[in-house]
Amino acid sequence: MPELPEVETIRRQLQKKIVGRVIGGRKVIGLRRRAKILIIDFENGASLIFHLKLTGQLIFNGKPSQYTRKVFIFDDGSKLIFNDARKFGWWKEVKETKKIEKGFGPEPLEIDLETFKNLLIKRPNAKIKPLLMDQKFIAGIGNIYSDEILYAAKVHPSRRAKTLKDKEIEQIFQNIRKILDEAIKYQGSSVEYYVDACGKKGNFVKYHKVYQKEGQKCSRCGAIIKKLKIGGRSAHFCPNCQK
DNA sequence: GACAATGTTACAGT
DNA sequence: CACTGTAACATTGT
Repeated sequence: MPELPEVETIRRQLQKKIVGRVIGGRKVIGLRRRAKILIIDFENGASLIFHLKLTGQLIFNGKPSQYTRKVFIFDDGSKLIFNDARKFGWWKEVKETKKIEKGFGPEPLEIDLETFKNLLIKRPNAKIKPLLMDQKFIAGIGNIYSDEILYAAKVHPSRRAKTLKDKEIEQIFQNIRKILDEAIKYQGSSVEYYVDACGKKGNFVKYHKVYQKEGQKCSRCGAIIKKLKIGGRSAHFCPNCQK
C-alpha cells in the first residue's frame, strides 16, 4: 500500500540510480513525486508517471516474476521492473505534467499550520479520517498513515472538522509531519506487497500503533484497539485515547 | 465463491 | 454550486 512515504522512498532511491541513464534515446534528468504519483522526467520534456495503487512495485535491476507487468530497459542494460499483483497500478508517458501537479491538494510536508487550519475551515462537516485521505484535500496520505496520525494526535477518526479544537488541529498538523517523516526515515511500511526500489521491505510497520492492530492493547493506555468502517474504509483507533 | 484490500470516480442527496 | 456520503470499479489471494 504505497502512500507518500513509500513513493518518496522509491523516488529518492531511483534518483540516485537512474538519473543520467537513457531509455529509448531519452535521458532521465530527475524524479519527482506528487501525492502518490512518481514522475520520471526526461531531458526532452516528456515524463513517465506511475501510480502503484495497492500492490505495485518498482524495483531497479530486480528479477522479473509472475507479477511483472513491464520492464523498462536502459541503454546500459540496467532495468526498472514494474510488478503489480492486483493490476490496479498503472504507468503512462506524458508530454507535460501540469495536470498532474494541479489535480491534488497541497503536499502535507510543504504546508504550515495556518494553511492546514484554512483547509479544514472549507470542509466543516467532513469526518477527519476520510478528509486526511482525500487527495484533493491533502495529497499523499492513505489508510495506514491517517490511522497512525490520528492515534498520535489523540483524535477519533469520526470527528468532524468543525468540532476540532485548536489544540487538536495543531496535534494533527504536527503529527502529519512527524509520522510521515519517520516513515520515510524507515523506508516506508511493508504491510503486504510493498518493497522499495532495491526490493527491500520498509521497516515502519514496527512502529505502527493502531493500523491492523484490532484486538490488541493500546501501547499508551492498554485499552483494546478497535476497527470501524468510516467512509467505506477500515479505521483503527484506541477508543480510550482518541476522543 | 464470497470477501477484503484501496485509490479514484460517478452519482445521489442535502 | 458546494459539500458529504455511498457505491462501484479495477483484480486476485485467502
